Order: sequence, then structure tokens, then C-alpha cells
Amino acid sequence: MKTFTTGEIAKYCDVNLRTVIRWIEKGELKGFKLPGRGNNRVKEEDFINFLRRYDIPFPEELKTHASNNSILIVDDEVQVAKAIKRVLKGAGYSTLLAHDGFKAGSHLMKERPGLMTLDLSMPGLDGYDVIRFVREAPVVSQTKILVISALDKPALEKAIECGADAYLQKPFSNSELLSAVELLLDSPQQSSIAG
Amino acid sequence: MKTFTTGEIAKYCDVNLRTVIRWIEKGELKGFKLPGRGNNRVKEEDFINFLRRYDIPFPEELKTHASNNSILIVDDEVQVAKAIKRVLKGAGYSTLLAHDGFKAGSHLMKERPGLMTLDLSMPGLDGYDVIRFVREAPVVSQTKILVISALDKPALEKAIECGADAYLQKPFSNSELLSAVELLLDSPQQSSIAG
DNA sequence: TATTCAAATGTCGCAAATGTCATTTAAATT
DNA sequence: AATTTAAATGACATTTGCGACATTTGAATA
Repeated sequence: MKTFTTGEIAKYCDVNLRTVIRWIEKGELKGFKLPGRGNNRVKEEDFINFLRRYDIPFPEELKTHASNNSILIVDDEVQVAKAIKRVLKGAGYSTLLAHDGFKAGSHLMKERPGLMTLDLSMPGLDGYDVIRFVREAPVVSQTKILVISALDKPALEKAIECGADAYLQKPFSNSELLSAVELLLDSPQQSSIAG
Repeated sequence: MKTFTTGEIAKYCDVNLRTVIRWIEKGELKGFKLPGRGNNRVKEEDFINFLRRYDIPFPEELKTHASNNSILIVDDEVQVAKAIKRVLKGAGYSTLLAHDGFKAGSHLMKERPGLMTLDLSMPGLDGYDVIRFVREAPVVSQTKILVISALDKPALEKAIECGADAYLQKPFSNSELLSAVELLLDSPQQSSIAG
């Protein structure tokens, strides 16, 4: 469990240590106290939530820490999933497969991959729900989501509105897949790409 | 009796080993000494009490292992899930709801509840698969699984064979639900009850 | 624009808590 | 038994919490 001291947070936020303590006291930043005199500690997760909530730019150190380049492939059609896996592994990515919602959710939370490819139409699973859920779950909300589906444009655009980062309409070529993935994994974790 | 070394505790709490020793010396954390040079050990139970007393968040590794008494309710029928939740909350358990496989998997891995109630027949999700998957995933393999279903006995028995801890056949009473849950959460997390 | 005022943040000093380092020794591993 | 790993310890360095007070900020108002 990675934690931060008030001093570290003070540096990251370029603010006085006293102020950090006050944030914690007020509950604006979630923390806990050690025994002893009650020195404060903040869980990495809680600190990240705090930064996001107040749109504070990420310290470099946290960016790399938070980015994992493994890829979770979510598709109930085993053949499709394997085909995607083959291409991505060939390009050097480490991959995880999930053929149902349960495994998808487990792997996502356990491994916290940097990107997931998501089949919008899986039995018993609403792809849009999944996207929204991921975007609202602090620890994985930055996961890149590449929607892969044979549905029509409006359906795919809706996925973007829900929070997906990009989509690939079936059928697609290997190179289209790869360039979509590379684009997403190279792009910044946060906000503005435009310059 | 599971015990921890000062080093392990230091890692869990993200604190220096020296500090852990001082906590023990001061009596803030209960421990005992081995013969030899007097290396410290802390009983799991005492460590958990310590974490609770000081509101220190549980390290991931301990979440399931030791006393996480929260309950994950997996059922696609919202009304059923809510009814179960009501009963369990009433008895003092903290609960989590999941109406589809994705959320179930996410919550399981994120919160590592001590017990999950599982509807065997959810759309797009094979309950037996879920049970096997949980049993094979080291970090959550000790999670108690209470199968809840309207299927017949053979189907329920099959769930037990797959690794479920118990089942409740619908319809069931509130008290049946409660006693099943209590039985499971009071029983040892690991192996042998016999003795 | 200037003024006012409350809330937020910064400063300072001290005592206490925590971290670091080098060394010694027990415990685990082979 | 030899080797490797991990823990305890003392001495010392650094960081933190806190109270009291100063300063800055930002919005409302004159």
C-alpha cells in the first residue's frame, strides 16, 4: 500500500505542509493517522482522487506509477479475442483475455491494465454501462477504452459519449488495430491532447 | 496462528521497520518476542485490532485473509438483490451490490469481501465458471461463496462441487439467509475445521 | 478603482515522531 | 556447516504536528 506523507504532498502540490494538514483535517483530502503523535498518511489512491477532483496537474512521479501498458481484451467470441491478442502480443504488449463480464471486471481491478478493448455487445452485459462504470471507478478511471464492435456509427459514437477513448468498427485490419492501440497508449493520461 | 514480523508490518503500513519496533515497545501494537535475540512477532488478530483502532486502511493482502466482513451480493434481479441487502444490512453487515458480471468481478477484486452471494443463473454468465474462477484466483480464493438460486438440488450440489461453500434454494426466509451467512463468516477462513 | 473583510495559506519554533545508517546477530535457506 | 536474508539496535538526521500569529487571496461593496 503506497502512501504519502504530508510533506510529500506539500511538495507535489507546491503548498505549505501546514496547509496539507488542514486539508486533511477538513476532509478535503482523505488521510489516516499513525499511532504515536498521529502523523498523517494519505493513500496513493486517495491522493489521486484529490488531484483529479481539483484538477491539479499530476506530478511526473505519479504518471509513470499509474500507467500500466498491459492490455485487457474483452470479447465473448473466443476467436476474435485470440486474434486481437495475437496482433498485440506480436507488437510486444502483454495481454489478458476475458470472455465474460465477470472475468473482465476481475482482471480490470486486479491488474489495472493501461488499456482495454471492449466488445460493446456481450450477452448479459451492457457495454455502455461498463464504460460508465470504469470512468466512475477512481482507481481505473484513466484506463483507455477501445471499443470494438460491428454496430453502426451512431452506436459507436454513443460509446464515445459514455467515455470510451476510441472505437474500431468491424471488420478492421491488424494495422488499424495496432495504430489505434499505440495512439491511445502513447497519449497523455490526462486531459488535453490538443495543442 | 498466523503471525507477522516487524518487516511485514512495516511494508503493509508503508513505514520504517524502526517505527514498528517503537510502536511495539510503547505498547501501541501488541506483540511478543522470540527467544534468541528477541525478534518481534505480532499475532494477526492483534495486528488487525491495531489497524482498526487507528483507522489505518487494510492492506490489500489482508482484505480477504483476515476479517473483511463485507458482503458482495450478485444478482441481476434488482429487487431480489435489494431484499438480500436489506436483511444483511439490518444484521450489521456492510454490503455491495452487483447486477451484472462486470460489476461483480470488479467489486470482488477491489473490495475483497469476505463473502459473496451468487445467483447461479445470470444472463451471459455461467455461475459455475464464476465459482471456479474465484477459487483459482489466489487473492480472493478464500472468499466464502453462498449460492442463491431457484434451480433444483442437483444444480445446487454441482455448485458445491465447483467450490461453493453453501447454497440457499429459493424461496428462503430472512432467517435462513442470515444463519447461512453467519455460519460461513464465523467459520475459519482456511482449511480444517475438524480437530 | 479603492476598500473592506473573511477565509485560506504561509511562517516560525519547539517537541515528538519517524527515518537513515552501520553494525551485530538471529533466523531461514542451501 | 555455510551462506544468505532479515531483524534489532544505537546514534544521529530529518520530518511532522501544532499553536500562535502574519500574510495573501478573492469576492463583495462602497
